[in-house]
Amino acid sequence: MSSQPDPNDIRNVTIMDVARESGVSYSTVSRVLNGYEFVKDSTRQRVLETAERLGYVANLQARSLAGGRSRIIGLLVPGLDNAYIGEVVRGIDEELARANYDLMLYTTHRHRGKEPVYVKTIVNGIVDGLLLIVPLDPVAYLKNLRERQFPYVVIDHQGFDDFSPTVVATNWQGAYDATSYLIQLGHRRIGFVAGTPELSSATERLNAYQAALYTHEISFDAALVQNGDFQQEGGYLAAKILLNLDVPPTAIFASNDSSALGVYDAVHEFGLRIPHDISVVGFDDTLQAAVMYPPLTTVRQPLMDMGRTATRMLLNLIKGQPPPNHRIVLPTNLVLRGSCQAPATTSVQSTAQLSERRMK
Amino acid sequence: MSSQPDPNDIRNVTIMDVARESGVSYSTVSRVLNGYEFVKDSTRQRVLETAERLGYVANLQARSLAGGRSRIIGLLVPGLDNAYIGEVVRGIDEELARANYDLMLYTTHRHRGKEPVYVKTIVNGIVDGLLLIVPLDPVAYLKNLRERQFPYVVIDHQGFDDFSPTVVATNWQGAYDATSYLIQLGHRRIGFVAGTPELSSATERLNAYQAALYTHEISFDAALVQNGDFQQEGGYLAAKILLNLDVPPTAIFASNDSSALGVYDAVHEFGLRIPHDISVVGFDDTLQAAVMYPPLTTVRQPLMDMGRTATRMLLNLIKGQPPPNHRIVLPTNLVLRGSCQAPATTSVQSTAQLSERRMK
DNA sequence: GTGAAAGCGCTAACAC
DNA sequence: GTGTTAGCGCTTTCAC
Repeated sequence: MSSQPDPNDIRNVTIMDVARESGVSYSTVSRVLNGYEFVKDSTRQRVLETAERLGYVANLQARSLAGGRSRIIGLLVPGLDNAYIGEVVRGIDEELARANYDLMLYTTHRHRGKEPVYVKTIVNGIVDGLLLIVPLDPVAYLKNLRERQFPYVVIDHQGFDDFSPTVVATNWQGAYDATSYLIQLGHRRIGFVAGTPELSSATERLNAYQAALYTHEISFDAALVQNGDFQQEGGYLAAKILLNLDVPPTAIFASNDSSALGVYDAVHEFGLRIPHDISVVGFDDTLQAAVMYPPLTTVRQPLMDMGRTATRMLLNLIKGQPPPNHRIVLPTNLVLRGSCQAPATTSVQSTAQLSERRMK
Repeated sequence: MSSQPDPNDIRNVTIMDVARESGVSYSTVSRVLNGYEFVKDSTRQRVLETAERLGYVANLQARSLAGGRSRIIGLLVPGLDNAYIGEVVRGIDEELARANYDLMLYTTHRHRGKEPVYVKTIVNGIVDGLLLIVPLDPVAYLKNLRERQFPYVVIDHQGFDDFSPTVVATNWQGAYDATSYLIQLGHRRIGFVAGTPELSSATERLNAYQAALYTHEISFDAALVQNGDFQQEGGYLAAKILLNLDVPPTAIFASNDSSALGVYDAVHEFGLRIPHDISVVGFDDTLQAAVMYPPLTTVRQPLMDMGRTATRMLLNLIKGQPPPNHRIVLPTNLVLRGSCQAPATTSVQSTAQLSERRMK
């Protein structure tokens, strides 16, 4: 009521209070708060000081309503049940914190039809921009966003249009490296657990697998490619088929770490040992990869970095600075751990020696 | 401009547009949209239909500014680098989706001083309520929230005041069960890796460990309790100390799964095998627990359920329905997997293995 | 440089 | 039952 400020009070201190206290009109306060240049320095100081003293905190909804920035960005993810997503989100969160932005999280729960509805709500709402991690069916609504000039960046999906700002990893190269590594170890029959075919990451990895076989003059056997779904269950089922082949593979390349987990399950079910009886490679290098037994050799995606990069891109977009390239590609690299070795037939090592190796 | 509606247009359709189209005043539209009873049914139908047809989506910031509900709740977490948090968040997210609420995510990045600032911003902002997962230092600002009558629920922390709505698991019972289980297997020297002492969950688990020893008439040895930090690294360091004792434990109870991961590391470094040479138990049952090798026997916390329950509580609080109990306690249960067995001394073990244990 | 005033889209009290 | 009106806290012309 009075002009006695209580910095511990959480009650709304508005721009009006600050104006009254510092003896200026509230539009001047607004100017100062928004970093408008042409304000007398002494005035600026006084206002800033008063705001601080009163414990003023901007009301974002009002600011946003009035056409300003909310300093909130939206994030649309398919689900939270995946270490992969978690890593990307960490990167985003970190970068956002640095820029003093807040995060609004939307989960589609893998419900395809929900995506457009969500996007519409988001865009009609408070956020200044939108980040999308592996959207399932973005073509329709992204066009709308673009027409509206609404800032957004897509993470880990590409190929659906030519204009969307995108951050991806070198899926092709990563898968090529992994396959080549297995080949160099001496493997000739390499099983492949594919991912969700609608996602570019999945198809690129498959293509690279085939390319690596081709380069090394290994003939392609369609039976060695089984469909997965980027989840543990799919990897398990695919691996079971592979292991039941008349001539089973000596190595399996799973399209991501979750699938590799399923491959491990199947291998164990068949009473086989990794890497002694069969080698396994994954993709992503999520936290689980190092924890699995044996630790999983996998293609590391710079997930946190992808999140950070996409966030920086988006923040620039919001500031009106379009990125030099619409599409930023980050490098993957192969992380060697204990899940691979030369196939048993070409090896002269004893079982004892081999199992020693696991202890690291 | 004209009254030609384009359902694909993402452009703002306001309550005004709906009012004009359906030939009523816009307050009537507001009434319909807010489920106000006393509107003629035919009017309600017409408005709803028009809104649908125009693709009306409520502007949350305006609604919130005008004093209504934003249907957004805030969530304050210490960090995203933990499977434990992820699980709880999944439960929250699920429940929120059901209730048609959105989520705003705040990460303190374990920065204690940031918590009050965040809370102030949050409360001054758009959210209808606040969920806090293991807050570090909540006493001061929770008092403020309460005085403001701002709805909030605390997850997995208690004991700092007597009025905060809280959801916790039976930490004491869970730890008691786990310790008893090890004792029943025949273990007498059981190491304990403690958690962050400021958190009630950590102290309760330690107390229960001691209580179980007492009940089974096993004398307590302070050297068997080593401090961890609920993280992998802390578990590793603590386990190393335990394994270096003159008479090392035959089993280690880690205060959570992350710590158990560190215990595994240390055990392997000592060239020992789990469970053959030493048994390990964790707490939480995060996704990693089942993936570790050997799969970790651990106390399952109903993490998703805790998230769901807390969310329901909060939603009721927002509706003005205080919960019957301020404090809801969910049961834990022991999940038996492959990381425990009877101690080697009661079985047949070579001297070689025992002496090996002392190295490093 | 700074103040006045018009909304942003909505809710809620108050009329009729 | 439904329309009218006054804000919520802020940004942003437009004056002076």
